[in-house]
Amino acid sequence: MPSSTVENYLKNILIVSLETKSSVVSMGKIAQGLSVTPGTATTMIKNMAADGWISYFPRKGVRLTRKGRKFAMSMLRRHRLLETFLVETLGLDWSEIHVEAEELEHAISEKVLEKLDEFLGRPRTDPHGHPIPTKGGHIYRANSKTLFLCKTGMKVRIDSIINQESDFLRFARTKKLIPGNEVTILSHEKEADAIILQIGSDNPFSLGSRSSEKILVSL
Amino acid sequence: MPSSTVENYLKNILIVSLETKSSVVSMGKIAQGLSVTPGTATTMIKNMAADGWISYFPRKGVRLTRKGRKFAMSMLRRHRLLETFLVETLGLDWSEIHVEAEELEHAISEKVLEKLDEFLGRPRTDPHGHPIPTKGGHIYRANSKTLFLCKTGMKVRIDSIINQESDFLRFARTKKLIPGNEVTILSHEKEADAIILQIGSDNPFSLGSRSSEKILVSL
DNA sequence: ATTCAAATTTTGAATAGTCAAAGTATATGT
DNA sequence: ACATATACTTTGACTATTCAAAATTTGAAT
Repeated sequence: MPSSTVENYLKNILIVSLETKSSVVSMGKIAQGLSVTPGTATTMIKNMAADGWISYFPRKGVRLTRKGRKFAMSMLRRHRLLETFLVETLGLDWSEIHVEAEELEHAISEKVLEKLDEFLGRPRTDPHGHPIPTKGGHIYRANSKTLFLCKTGMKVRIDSIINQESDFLRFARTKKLIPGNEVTILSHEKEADAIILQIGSDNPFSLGSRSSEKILVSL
Repeated sequence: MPSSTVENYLKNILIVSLETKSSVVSMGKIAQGLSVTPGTATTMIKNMAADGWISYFPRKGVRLTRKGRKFAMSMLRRHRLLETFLVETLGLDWSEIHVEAEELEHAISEKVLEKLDEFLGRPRTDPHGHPIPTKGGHIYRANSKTLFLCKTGMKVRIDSIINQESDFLRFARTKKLIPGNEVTILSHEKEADAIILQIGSDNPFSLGSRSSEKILVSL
Protein backbone atom coordinates (compact mmCIF):
# COMPACT_ATOMS: atom_id res chain seq x y z
CA MET A 1 0.00 0.00 0.00
CA PRO A 2 1.32 3.44 -0.90
CA SER A 3 1.48 6.22 1.68
CA SER A 4 -1.00 9.03 1.20
CA THR A 5 1.82 11.19 -0.12
CA VAL A 6 2.48 8.64 -2.83
CA GLU A 7 -1.26 8.49 -3.47
CA ASN A 8 -1.23 12.23 -4.08
CA TYR A 9 1.68 12.05 -6.45
CA LEU A 10 0.03 9.25 -8.41
CA LYS A 11 -3.30 11.02 -8.69
CA ASN A 12 -1.66 14.23 -9.79
CA ILE A 13 0.47 12.56 -12.42
CA LEU A 14 -2.62 10.88 -13.82
CA ILE A 15 -4.60 14.11 -13.91
CA VAL A 16 -1.86 16.05 -15.68
CA SER A 17 -1.38 13.14 -18.02
CA LEU A 18 -5.09 13.16 -18.94
CA GLU A 19 -5.22 16.96 -19.23
CA THR A 20 -2.21 17.21 -21.49
CA LYS A 21 -3.04 13.99 -23.33
CA SER A 22 0.57 12.96 -22.92
CA SER A 23 1.72 9.88 -21.05
CA VAL A 24 4.98 11.52 -19.95
CA VAL A 25 4.68 14.23 -17.32
CA SER A 26 7.50 16.67 -16.62
CA MET A 27 9.05 17.12 -13.19
CA GLY A 28 8.07 20.77 -13.24
CA LYS A 29 4.39 19.92 -13.59
CA ILE A 30 4.63 17.41 -10.79
CA ALA A 31 6.37 19.78 -8.38
CA GLN A 32 3.88 22.49 -9.22
CA GLY A 33 0.83 20.24 -8.96
CA LEU A 34 1.86 19.07 -5.52
CA SER A 35 3.17 22.42 -4.31
CA VAL A 36 6.60 21.09 -3.39
CA THR A 37 10.05 22.27 -4.47
CA PRO A 38 11.51 20.65 -7.59
CA GLY A 39 14.16 18.89 -5.51
CA THR A 40 11.51 17.26 -3.36
CA ALA A 41 9.70 16.00 -6.43
CA THR A 42 12.88 14.48 -7.82
CA THR A 43 13.66 12.56 -4.63
CA MET A 44 10.10 11.40 -4.26
CA ILE A 45 9.85 10.31 -7.87
CA LYS A 46 13.00 8.25 -7.58
CA ASN A 47 11.58 6.35 -4.64
CA MET A 48 8.30 5.82 -6.45
CA ALA A 49 10.15 4.50 -9.49
CA ALA A 50 12.04 2.07 -7.24
CA ASP A 51 8.67 0.86 -5.94
CA GLY A 52 7.35 0.31 -9.45
CA TRP A 53 4.68 3.01 -9.51
CA ILE A 54 6.22 4.93 -12.38
CA SER A 55 8.98 4.86 -14.98
CA TYR A 56 11.41 7.69 -14.48
CA PHE A 57 13.29 9.21 -17.44
CA PRO A 58 15.83 11.62 -15.91
CA ARG A 59 15.44 15.18 -17.20
CA LYS A 60 12.55 14.00 -19.38
CA GLY A 61 9.78 13.19 -16.98
CA VAL A 62 7.73 10.36 -15.64
CA ARG A 63 5.19 7.83 -16.90
CA LEU A 64 2.78 5.77 -14.79
CA THR A 65 3.38 2.03 -14.92
CA ARG A 66 0.37 -0.24 -15.32
CA LYS A 67 0.31 -0.68 -11.56
CA GLY A 68 0.67 3.07 -11.01
CA ARG A 69 -2.08 3.95 -13.44
CA LYS A 70 -4.43 1.46 -11.90
CA PHE A 71 -3.87 2.90 -8.49
CA ALA A 72 -4.12 6.49 -9.70
CA MET A 73 -7.45 5.65 -11.34
CA SER A 74 -8.73 4.28 -8.09
CA MET A 75 -7.74 7.54 -6.39
CA LEU A 76 -9.64 9.51 -9.00
CA ARG A 77 -12.61 7.24 -8.47
CA ARG A 78 -12.50 7.85 -4.73
CA HIS A 79 -12.18 11.56 -5.18
CA ARG A 80 -15.06 11.89 -7.57
CA LEU A 81 -17.40 9.54 -5.75
CA LEU A 82 -16.72 11.43 -2.54
CA GLU A 83 -17.39 14.76 -4.22
CA THR A 84 -20.66 13.37 -5.48
CA PHE A 85 -21.58 12.17 -2.02
CA LEU A 86 -20.72 15.49 -0.42
CA VAL A 87 -22.94 17.40 -2.82
CA GLU A 88 -25.80 14.96 -3.37
CA THR A 89 -26.19 13.48 0.06
CA LEU A 90 -24.81 16.01 2.49
CA GLY A 91 -25.64 19.11 0.48
CA LEU A 92 -22.25 20.77 0.67
CA ASP A 93 -21.50 23.61 -1.63
CA TRP A 94 -19.92 22.91 -4.97
CA SER A 95 -17.00 25.13 -4.08
CA GLU A 96 -16.08 23.30 -0.87
CA ILE A 97 -16.09 19.67 -1.90
CA HIS A 98 -12.72 19.46 -3.64
CA VAL A 99 -10.73 20.19 -0.50
CA GLU A 100 -12.85 17.88 1.63
CA ALA A 101 -12.64 14.99 -0.82
CA GLU A 102 -8.88 15.49 -1.05
CA GLU A 103 -8.63 14.48 2.61
CA LEU A 104 -11.24 11.75 2.70
CA GLU A 105 -9.97 9.95 -0.39
CA HIS A 106 -6.95 8.71 1.55
CA ALA A 107 -9.01 7.35 4.41
CA ILE A 108 -11.83 5.52 2.67
CA SER A 109 -11.39 1.80 2.08
CA GLU A 110 -12.40 -0.14 -1.03
CA LYS A 111 -15.17 -1.75 0.93
CA VAL A 112 -16.71 1.51 2.11
CA LEU A 113 -16.25 3.01 -1.33
CA GLU A 114 -18.25 0.25 -2.98
CA LYS A 115 -21.04 0.66 -0.47
CA LEU A 116 -21.01 4.38 -1.14
CA ASP A 117 -21.13 3.84 -4.90
CA GLU A 118 -24.12 1.58 -4.43
CA PHE A 119 -25.80 4.06 -2.08
CA LEU A 120 -25.35 6.86 -4.62
CA GLY A 121 -26.82 4.71 -7.38
CA ARG A 122 -23.54 4.20 -9.26
CA PRO A 123 -23.23 7.71 -10.71
CA ARG A 124 -21.32 8.14 -13.98
CA THR A 125 -20.06 11.67 -13.40
CA ASP A 126 -19.27 13.87 -10.42
CA PRO A 127 -20.90 17.26 -9.75
CA HIS A 128 -18.32 19.03 -11.93
CA GLY A 129 -19.29 16.76 -14.80
CA HIS A 130 -16.07 14.75 -14.69
CA PRO A 131 -16.46 11.06 -15.47
CA ILE A 132 -16.01 8.72 -12.50
CA PRO A 133 -13.61 5.88 -13.31
CA THR A 134 -15.09 2.40 -12.96
CA LYS A 135 -13.96 -0.04 -10.30
CA GLY A 136 -11.79 -1.64 -12.95
CA GLY A 137 -10.00 1.66 -13.61
CA HIS A 138 -11.73 2.60 -16.86
CA ILE A 139 -12.67 6.14 -17.69
CA TYR A 140 -14.91 7.14 -20.52
CA ARG A 141 -13.83 10.19 -22.43
CA ALA A 142 -16.38 12.70 -23.62
CA ASN A 143 -15.44 14.38 -26.86
CA SER A 144 -15.40 17.84 -25.40
CA LYS A 145 -13.20 20.81 -26.19
CA THR A 146 -12.52 23.95 -24.22
CA LEU A 147 -14.83 26.93 -24.32
CA PHE A 148 -11.88 28.99 -25.51
CA LEU A 149 -11.92 27.17 -28.84
CA CYS A 150 -15.54 28.05 -29.60
CA LYS A 151 -16.40 30.53 -32.36
CA THR A 152 -18.86 33.42 -32.32
CA GLY A 153 -22.42 32.22 -32.64
CA MET A 154 -21.90 28.66 -31.43
CA LYS A 155 -24.26 27.04 -28.92
CA VAL A 156 -22.60 24.46 -26.70
CA ARG A 157 -23.32 22.47 -23.56
CA ILE A 158 -20.99 22.59 -20.56
CA ASP A 159 -19.43 19.22 -19.78
CA SER A 160 -17.13 20.07 -16.94
CA ILE A 161 -15.12 22.66 -15.10
CA ILE A 162 -11.45 21.78 -14.86
CA ASN A 163 -10.39 24.57 -12.53
CA GLN A 164 -10.91 23.47 -8.94
CA GLU A 165 -10.19 26.70 -7.05
CA SER A 166 -13.09 27.59 -4.79
CA ASP A 167 -13.11 31.23 -5.82
CA PHE A 168 -13.52 30.31 -9.43
CA LEU A 169 -16.14 27.68 -8.64
CA ARG A 170 -18.15 30.16 -6.65
CA PHE A 171 -17.96 32.62 -9.53
CA ALA A 172 -18.89 29.92 -12.03
CA ARG A 173 -21.91 29.03 -10.01
CA THR A 174 -23.25 32.56 -9.76
CA LYS A 175 -22.86 32.84 -13.53
CA LYS A 176 -24.61 29.48 -13.99
CA LEU A 177 -21.51 27.97 -15.56
CA ILE A 178 -22.64 24.54 -14.45
CA PRO A 179 -22.32 21.17 -16.21
CA GLY A 180 -25.37 20.55 -18.39
CA ASN A 181 -26.18 24.20 -19.05
CA GLU A 182 -26.31 25.62 -22.59
CA VAL A 183 -24.04 28.50 -23.50
CA THR A 184 -24.25 30.84 -26.46
CA ILE A 185 -21.02 32.49 -27.62
CA LEU A 186 -22.00 36.05 -28.46
CA SER A 187 -18.54 37.01 -29.56
CA HIS A 188 -15.02 35.69 -29.59
CA GLU A 189 -12.28 37.81 -31.05
CA LYS A 190 -8.70 36.74 -30.67
CA GLU A 191 -7.44 40.27 -30.26
CA ALA A 192 -9.63 40.88 -27.25
CA ASP A 193 -8.43 37.71 -25.51
CA ALA A 194 -11.94 37.29 -24.18
CA ILE A 195 -15.22 35.73 -25.14
CA ILE A 196 -18.62 37.11 -24.39
CA LEU A 197 -21.23 34.57 -23.60
CA GLN A 198 -24.75 34.15 -22.41
CA ILE A 199 -26.56 31.45 -20.52
CA GLY A 200 -30.30 31.25 -21.08
CA SER A 201 -31.66 34.77 -21.00
CA ASP A 202 -29.31 35.98 -18.26
CA ASN A 203 -27.12 38.99 -18.72
CA PRO A 204 -24.20 38.24 -21.03
CA PHE A 205 -20.74 38.37 -19.46
CA SER A 206 -17.17 37.90 -20.60
CA LEU A 207 -14.47 35.45 -19.75
CA GLY A 208 -10.72 35.70 -20.38
CA SER A 209 -8.73 33.02 -22.15
CA ARG A 210 -7.24 31.76 -18.91
CA SER A 211 -10.69 30.92 -17.57
CA SER A 212 -12.34 29.82 -20.78
CA GLU A 213 -9.64 27.20 -21.28
CA LYS A 214 -10.74 25.62 -18.05
CA ILE A 215 -14.27 24.91 -19.18
CA LEU A 216 -14.99 21.85 -21.28
CA VAL A 217 -17.97 21.92 -23.61
CA SER A 218 -19.50 19.84 -26.39
CA LEU A 219 -22.01 20.51 -29.16
CA MET B 1 -4.11 21.49 14.42
CA PRO B 2 -2.70 18.27 15.83
CA SER B 3 -1.28 15.59 13.54
CA SER B 4 -3.34 12.45 13.24
CA THR B 5 -0.85 10.69 15.50
CA VAL B 6 -1.54 13.25 18.20
CA GLU B 7 -5.26 12.85 17.53
CA ASN B 8 -4.92 9.14 18.21
CA TYR B 9 -3.02 9.69 21.44
CA LEU B 10 -5.64 12.18 22.63
CA LYS B 11 -8.58 9.94 21.81
CA ASN B 12 -6.97 6.99 23.51
CA ILE B 13 -6.12 8.89 26.65
CA LEU B 14 -9.73 10.08 26.86
CA ILE B 15 -11.13 6.60 26.38
CA VAL B 16 -8.91 5.05 29.04
CA SER B 17 -9.68 7.95 31.30
CA LEU B 18 -13.44 7.37 30.90
CA GLU B 19 -13.11 3.60 31.26
CA THR B 20 -11.05 3.73 34.41
CA LYS B 21 -12.90 6.78 35.75
CA SER B 22 -9.53 8.32 36.57
CA SER B 23 -8.26 11.53 35.08
CA VAL B 24 -4.62 10.43 35.22
CA VAL B 25 -3.62 7.75 32.73
CA SER B 26 -0.41 5.76 33.10
CA MET B 27 2.25 5.59 30.41
CA GLY B 28 1.84 1.84 30.23
CA LYS B 29 -1.83 2.13 29.31
CA ILE B 30 -1.02 4.70 26.68
CA ALA B 31 1.76 2.67 25.07
CA GLN B 32 -0.46 -0.39 25.10
CA GLY B 33 -3.52 1.40 23.75
CA LEU B 34 -1.57 2.79 20.83
CA SER B 35 0.55 -0.33 20.25
CA VAL B 36 3.84 1.50 20.52
CA THR B 37 6.84 0.80 22.74
CA PRO B 38 6.92 2.57 26.12
CA GLY B 39 9.82 4.74 25.01
CA THR B 40 7.86 5.99 22.04
CA ALA B 41 4.96 6.93 24.25
CA THR B 42 7.25 8.86 26.60
CA THR B 43 8.78 10.96 23.80
CA MET B 44 5.43 11.60 22.23
CA ILE B 45 3.81 12.55 25.50
CA LYS B 46 6.56 15.05 26.22
CA ASN B 47 5.98 16.78 22.92
CA MET B 48 2.25 16.80 23.49
CA ALA B 49 2.74 18.33 26.93
CA ALA B 50 4.91 21.04 25.38
CA ASP B 51 2.06 21.77 22.98
CA GLY B 52 -0.44 22.05 25.80
CA TRP B 53 -2.58 18.99 25.03
CA ILE B 54 -1.85 17.26 28.33
CA SER B 55 -0.18 17.69 31.68
CA TYR B 56 2.66 15.26 32.14
CA PHE B 57 3.61 13.98 35.60
CA PRO B 58 6.83 12.00 35.12
CA ARG B 59 6.57 8.40 36.31
CA LYS B 60 2.96 9.08 37.31
CA GLY B 61 1.08 9.52 34.08
CA VAL B 62 -0.77 12.06 32.06
CA ARG B 63 -3.91 14.17 32.30
CA LEU B 64 -5.74 15.90 29.45
CA THR B 65 -5.75 19.68 29.65
CA ARG B 66 -9.01 21.50 28.93
CA LYS B 67 -7.84 22.00 25.37
CA GLY B 68 -6.78 18.34 25.08
CA ARG B 69 -10.03 17.04 26.48
CA LYS B 70 -12.06 19.20 24.15
CA PHE B 71 -10.18 17.91 21.16
CA ALA B 72 -10.32 14.31 22.33
CA MET B 73 -14.08 14.62 22.73
CA SER B 74 -14.37 15.87 19.19
CA MET B 75 -12.41 12.82 18.03
CA LEU B 76 -14.80 10.55 19.89
CA ARG B 77 -17.71 12.40 18.32
CA ARG B 78 -16.24 11.89 14.87
CA HIS B 79 -15.59 8.24 15.50
CA ARG B 80 -19.04 7.48 16.78
CA LEU B 81 -20.91 9.51 14.20
CA LEU B 82 -18.93 7.80 11.47
CA GLU B 83 -19.67 4.39 12.89
CA THR B 84 -23.34 5.29 12.93
CA PHE B 85 -23.18 6.42 9.33
CA LEU B 86 -21.37 3.29 8.21
CA VAL B 87 -24.00 1.03 9.75
CA GLU B 88 -27.18 3.04 9.24
CA THR B 89 -26.58 4.53 5.83
CA LEU B 90 -24.12 2.27 4.08
CA GLY B 91 -25.15 -0.96 5.77
CA LEU B 92 -21.70 -2.14 6.78
CA ASP B 93 -21.39 -4.90 9.27
CA TRP B 94 -21.17 -4.06 12.93
CA SER B 95 -17.84 -5.83 13.17
CA GLU B 96 -16.14 -3.82 10.42
CA ILE B 97 -16.99 -0.26 11.30
CA HIS B 98 -14.49 0.37 14.08
CA VAL B 99 -11.47 -0.01 11.82
CA GLU B 100 -13.03 2.04 9.04
CA ALA B 101 -14.06 4.87 11.34
CA GLU B 102 -10.58 4.89 12.85
CA GLU B 103 -9.23 6.01 9.48
CA LEU B 104 -12.00 8.35 8.43
CA GLU B 105 -12.12 10.24 11.72
CA HIS B 106 -8.82 11.93 10.88
CA ALA B 107 -9.96 13.06 7.47
CA ILE B 108 -13.43 14.44 8.10
CA SER B 109 -13.74 18.18 8.71
CA GLU B 110 -15.99 19.88 11.24
CA LYS B 111 -18.14 21.14 8.42
CA VAL B 112 -18.70 17.74 6.86
CA LEU B 113 -19.24 16.23 10.27
CA GLU B 114 -22.03 18.65 11.09
CA LYS B 115 -23.73 17.93 7.77
CA LEU B 116 -23.41 14.23 8.50
CA ASP B 117 -24.87 14.67 11.98
CA GLU B 118 -27.81 16.50 10.46
CA PHE B 119 -28.24 13.87 7.75
CA LEU B 120 -28.29 11.10 10.35
CA GLY B 121 -30.91 12.97 12.38
CA ARG B 122 -28.58 13.89 15.26
CA PRO B 123 -28.30 10.43 16.82
CA ARG B 124 -27.57 10.20 20.56
CA THR B 125 -25.72 6.88 20.53
CA ASP B 126 -23.67 4.87 18.05
CA PRO B 127 -24.52 1.31 16.95
CA HIS B 128 -22.65 -0.12 19.93
CA GLY B 129 -24.84 1.94 22.23
CA HIS B 130 -22.05 4.37 23.19
CA PRO B 131 -23.17 7.94 23.69
CA ILE B 132 -22.05 10.38 20.98
CA PRO B 133 -20.48 13.51 22.49
CA THR B 134 -22.22 16.75 21.56
CA LYS B 135 -20.60 19.37 19.37
CA GLY B 136 -19.69 21.21 22.56
CA GLY B 137 -17.82 18.19 23.90
CA HIS B 138 -20.42 16.94 26.36
CA ILE B 139 -21.10 13.29 26.92
CA TYR B 140 -24.05 11.96 28.80
CA ARG B 141 -23.38 9.05 31.11
CA ALA B 142 -25.94 6.31 31.36
CA ASN B 143 -26.11 4.68 34.77
CA SER B 144 -25.11 1.30 33.49
CA LYS B 145 -23.03 -1.38 35.14
CA THR B 146 -21.28 -4.38 33.63
CA LEU B 147 -23.08 -7.63 32.96
CA PHE B 148 -20.54 -9.30 35.21
CA LEU B 149 -22.03 -7.57 38.24
CA CYS B 150 -25.52 -8.93 37.65
CA LYS B 151 -27.02 -11.56 39.95
CA THR B 152 -28.90 -14.73 39.09
CA GLY B 153 -32.47 -14.04 38.02
CA MET B 154 -31.97 -10.40 36.99
CA LYS B 155 -33.45 -9.05 33.79
CA VAL B 156 -31.43 -6.23 32.25
CA ARG B 157 -31.19 -4.28 29.01
CA ILE B 158 -27.92 -4.06 27.09
CA ASP B 159 -26.61 -0.50 26.85
CA SER B 160 -23.34 -0.98 25.08
CA ILE B 161 -20.49 -3.27 24.15
CA ILE B 162 -17.12 -1.91 25.24
CA ASN B 163 -14.92 -4.50 23.53
CA GLN B 164 -14.23 -3.42 19.96
CA GLU B 165 -12.47 -6.50 18.56
CA SER B 166 -14.22 -7.70 15.43
CA ASP B 167 -14.13 -11.34 16.49
CA PHE B 168 -15.95 -10.54 19.68
CA LEU B 169 -18.42 -8.27 17.92
CA ARG B 170 -19.23 -10.98 15.42
CA PHE B 171 -19.79 -13.42 18.24
CA ALA B 172 -21.90 -10.89 20.14
CA ARG B 173 -24.08 -10.40 17.12
CA THR B 174 -24.76 -14.07 16.54
CA LYS B 175 -25.77 -14.35 20.18
CA LYS B 176 -27.95 -11.25 19.86
CA LEU B 177 -25.86 -9.38 22.40
CA ILE B 178 -26.95 -6.09 20.87
CA PRO B 179 -27.73 -2.75 22.54
CA GLY B 180 -31.40 -2.57 23.41
CA ASN B 181 -31.94 -6.30 23.83
CA GLU B 182 -33.19 -7.80 27.10
CA VAL B 183 -31.06 -10.37 28.86
CA THR B 184 -32.03 -12.79 31.61
CA ILE B 185 -29.27 -14.01 33.91
CA LEU B 186 -30.04 -17.68 34.43
CA SER B 187 -27.13 -18.22 36.76
CA HIS B 188 -24.08 -16.45 38.04
CA GLU B 189 -21.82 -18.23 40.45
CA LYS B 190 -18.53 -16.66 41.41
CA GLU B 191 -16.75 -19.99 41.60
CA ALA B 192 -17.56 -20.85 38.02
CA ASP B 193 -16.23 -17.51 36.72
CA ALA B 194 -19.03 -17.54 34.19
CA ILE B 195 -22.60 -16.44 33.84
CA ILE B 196 -25.29 -18.25 31.93
CA LEU B 197 -27.74 -16.03 30.16
CA GLN B 198 -30.60 -16.06 27.75
CA ILE B 199 -31.91 -13.57 25.26
CA GLY B 200 -35.60 -13.87 24.40
CA SER B 201 -36.35 -17.55 23.93
CA ASP B 202 -33.03 -18.37 22.28
CA ASN B 203 -30.79 -21.08 23.60
CA PRO B 204 -29.03 -20.02 26.80
CA PHE B 205 -25.26 -19.63 26.60
CA SER B 206 -22.44 -18.75 28.95
CA LEU B 207 -19.98 -15.94 29.09
CA GLY B 208 -16.71 -15.71 31.05
CA SER B 209 -15.87 -12.84 33.35
CA ARG B 210 -13.47 -11.32 30.84
CA SER B 211 -16.27 -10.91 28.32
CA SER B 212 -19.10 -10.10 30.66
CA GLU B 213 -17.12 -7.17 32.04
CA LYS B 214 -17.15 -5.68 28.58
CA ILE B 215 -20.92 -5.44 28.32
CA LEU B 216 -22.73 -2.56 29.94
CA VAL B 217 -26.33 -3.05 31.01
CA SER B 218 -29.02 -1.25 32.98
CA LEU B 219 -32.28 -2.29 34.62
C1' DA C 1 16.88 -1.67 55.48
C1' DT C 2 17.63 -4.23 51.29
C1' DT C 3 16.52 -6.39 47.23
C1' DC C 4 14.03 -7.13 43.05
C1' DA C 5 10.66 -6.82 39.52
C1' DA C 6 7.94 -3.78 37.07
C1' DA C 7 7.28 0.58 35.06
C1' DT C 8 9.34 4.34 33.05
C1' DT C 9 12.85 7.20 30.86
C1' DT C 10 16.96 7.89 28.14
C1' DT C 11 19.80 7.19 24.25
C1' DG C 12 21.06 6.26 19.65
C1' DA C 13 19.49 5.12 15.28
C1' DA C 14 16.15 4.60 11.43
C1' DT C 15 12.50 6.21 7.92
C1' DA C 16 9.54 9.33 5.19
C1' DG C 17 9.02 13.57 3.54
C1' DT C 18 10.36 18.14 3.16
C1' DC C 19 13.28 22.68 2.01
C1' DA C 20 17.11 25.76 0.50
C1' DA C 21 20.80 26.33 -2.07
C1' DA C 22 24.32 24.86 -5.09
C1' DG C 23 25.44 22.31 -9.17
C1' DT C 24 24.43 20.39 -13.90
C1' DA C 25 22.17 19.65 -18.35
C1' DT C 26 19.51 21.32 -22.28
C1' DA C 27 17.44 23.96 -25.69
C1' DT C 28 17.19 28.14 -27.95
C1' DG C 29 18.47 32.54 -29.92
C1' DT C 30 21.89 34.97 -31.89
C1' DA D 1 29.29 27.69 -32.16
C1' DC D 2 28.31 30.16 -27.83
C1' DA D 3 26.04 32.18 -24.13
C1' DT D 4 22.40 31.91 -21.27
C1' DA D 5 17.89 31.17 -19.19
C1' DT D 6 15.30 27.39 -17.77
C1' DA D 7 14.54 22.92 -16.05
C1' DC D 8 16.25 19.46 -13.40
C1' DT D 9 19.26 17.03 -9.90
C1' DT D 10 22.22 16.78 -5.94
C1' DT D 11 23.49 17.73 -1.31
C1' DG D 12 23.01 18.64 3.44
C1' DA D 13 19.93 19.56 6.93
C1' DC D 14 15.53 19.40 9.54
C1' DT D 15 11.02 17.38 11.68
C1' DA D 16 7.92 13.81 13.26
C1' DT D 17 7.50 9.37 14.57
C1' DT D 18 9.13 5.09 15.55
C1' DC D 19 12.12 1.03 17.67
C1' DA D 20 15.59 -1.49 20.54
C1' DA D 21 18.25 -1.64 24.22
C1' DA D 22 20.36 0.32 28.23
C1' DA D 23 19.66 2.99 32.44
C1' DT D 24 16.86 4.61 36.11
C1' DT D 25 13.15 4.96 39.49
C1' DT D 26 9.63 3.13 42.38
C1' DG D 27 7.05 0.33 45.29
C1' DA D 28 6.41 -4.05 47.35
C1' DA D 29 8.23 -8.01 49.64
C1' DT D 30 11.32 -9.91 52.29
